[in-house]
Amino acid sequence: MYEQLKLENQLCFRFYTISRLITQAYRPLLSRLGVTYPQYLVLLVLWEKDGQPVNDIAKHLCLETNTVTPLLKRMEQEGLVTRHQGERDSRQVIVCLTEKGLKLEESARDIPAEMGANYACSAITRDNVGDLFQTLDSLTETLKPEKQ
Amino acid sequence: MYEQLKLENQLCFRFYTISRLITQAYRPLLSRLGVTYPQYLVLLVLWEKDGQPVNDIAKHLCLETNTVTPLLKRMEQEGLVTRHQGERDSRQVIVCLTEKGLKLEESARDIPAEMGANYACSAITRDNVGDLFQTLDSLTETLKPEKQ
DNA sequence: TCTATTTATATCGTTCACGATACAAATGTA
DNA sequence: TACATTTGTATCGTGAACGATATAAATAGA
Repeated sequence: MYEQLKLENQLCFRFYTISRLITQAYRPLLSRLGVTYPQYLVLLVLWEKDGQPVNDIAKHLCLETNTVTPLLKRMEQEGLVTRHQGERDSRQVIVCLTEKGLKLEESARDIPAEMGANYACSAITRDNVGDLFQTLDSLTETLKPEKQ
Repeated sequence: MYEQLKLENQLCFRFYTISRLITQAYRPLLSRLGVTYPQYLVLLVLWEKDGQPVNDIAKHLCLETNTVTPLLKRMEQEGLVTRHQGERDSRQVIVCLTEKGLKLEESARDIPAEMGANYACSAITRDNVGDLFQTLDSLTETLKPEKQ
């Protein structure tokens, strides 16, 4: 048994697990909005700037369009967004929030604070969360595939 | 637009993204073994201790058996593991490595080091990776659902 | 012993992720 | 203008994740 192959020595497994546990922690909060976690991320993107093409949304979330397209279709069926052809470039599909999608922002306002309570543990505090953000962001940049 | 709902202020999104990017970075390395990332995690568990029931494997990975069962079936089809009924408790399914599964450990030996090169960025070094482990582990513990 | 409860695993349905591929619109080039 | 290439999105297939539910074996309690 190689030491470096032990689960406890894997950085990857920690991120894998935390990511899933966070999504699980979000589930009860997001059920109030009637959305999944990836759908919530799309809403965050659109609340920040409404009326974006599929590709821009995908880029913000570091996802491919073949993941985002069906996601957006489900959100369209739920009446959260509309999708219409771009005017300047008719290949584009512009995604806009519906009245319902817009209004959900109000309901989502307290979710970050409620999730913050879940993060409340010895190692992550208001003081050092900035450092953690920095570490994670540099890791993200390093891992991002080359965008030529 | 509420400040706390911006994507850049989300801890969750950082973990979500990093987890996916890490899995993507593993893909070319794991293709040499012919396994997916979750399957690789199962191998890590079994290389550490062969012949575990499904439930133990699931617990190590913080997964449910309804995720692990089909995963193991696919690995069985690939000839990496065998699944046989437990002797003490016939409800249990004991998972063992095959000769092929055992031998893969040798091929996997250098994967952690190769992945380490991907992590090589300003913010994560040999000096501070221990601190990061500690932070991530405390977060994991906090997020783990109560196991009564 | 008989029945109720718990435990270990499996099945089903839905939603993601993502590689591979398709296709039409836009752009570049001869 | 004609044709090749690029770009934006969609489709298809596979493998996770996971909630809900099912089922049989084991255990507990009356």
